[in-house]
Amino acid sequence: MSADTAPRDLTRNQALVFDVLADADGPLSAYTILDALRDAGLRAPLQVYRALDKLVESGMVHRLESLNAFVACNHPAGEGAGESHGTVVFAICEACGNVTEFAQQDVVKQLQGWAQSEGFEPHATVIELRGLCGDCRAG
Amino acid sequence: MSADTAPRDLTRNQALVFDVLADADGPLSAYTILDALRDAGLRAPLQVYRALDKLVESGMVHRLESLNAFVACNHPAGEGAGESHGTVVFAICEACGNVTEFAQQDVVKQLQGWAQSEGFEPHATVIELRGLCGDCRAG
DNA sequence: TAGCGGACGTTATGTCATAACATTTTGTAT
DNA sequence: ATACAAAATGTTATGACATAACGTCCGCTA
Repeated sequence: MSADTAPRDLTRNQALVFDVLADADGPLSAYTILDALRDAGLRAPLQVYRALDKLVESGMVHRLESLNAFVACNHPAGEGAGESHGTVVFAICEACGNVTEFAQQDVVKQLQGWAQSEGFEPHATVIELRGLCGDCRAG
Repeated sequence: MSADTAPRDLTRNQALVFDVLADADGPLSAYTILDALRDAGLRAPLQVYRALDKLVESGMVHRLESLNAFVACNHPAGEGAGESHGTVVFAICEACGNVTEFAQQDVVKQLQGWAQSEGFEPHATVIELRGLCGDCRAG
């Protein structure tokens, strides 16, 4: 039972990109990441996009479709090592930019139910809430 | 109880853009719409984007975030006239490009439940399934 | 050690979206 | 009718996101 999309060993560029995302306190665009890595020697968008492709593929990074931006994966994951997450939900604060990642198994089940009843075969599912986080509503 | 985001009377550009989308059999990018309207006199992306803004605002058109494209609204809506739809789900076939729009009230409720428990105030919700539609799986 | 596959580097280009400004149209209150 | 405000329009330029196409380098293994 080898890990198909496991965290694999990162290449130099992948590690650089991941570290930038992991240190950030919110989603970053590919070009913002690139700017952060000029000093490390990166010159072209493709260098970042290629790293992002692999990181997204392995589940270490998520792409936020409604933002055209990327975040390091930070799902509640206290569980075991091997099993990676499936579909998750993102709540994106439009004021502070914070992104909360969480699972909603019931939601996923509902959508899978619809898909099955329609003969639709899902390859990827995007669920993103845009709004105000609790902190920003209070502050 | 006047309609706040009612179908309003469309301006010339809005009508042109909407007609293109309504005639299309799948999502279109703003630039594809523009190309289709060159003969009608449209010259610049903004003319299309401004029309799209209004159409999306009024609910006649939806933006597909994972595609950066737009579709005419076509939800099952057999119900009454006034009440427009809330959050809907899109199933996008990656083979034929067809988009199915449907409501999943339970899903919306689940997400609202999470939001309430977290103090998150949602302004917009994106739910998009990418995959293969029944027809394409069969064919 | 030859060859293969994956990552890398670079240039150029394609695609999606908006800023800023001037002008025209439309609705409305006088 | 007329003047005003608000909305829509037209145009140029620019910004932001993403990939095509090419060649090179490196590590693996047959």
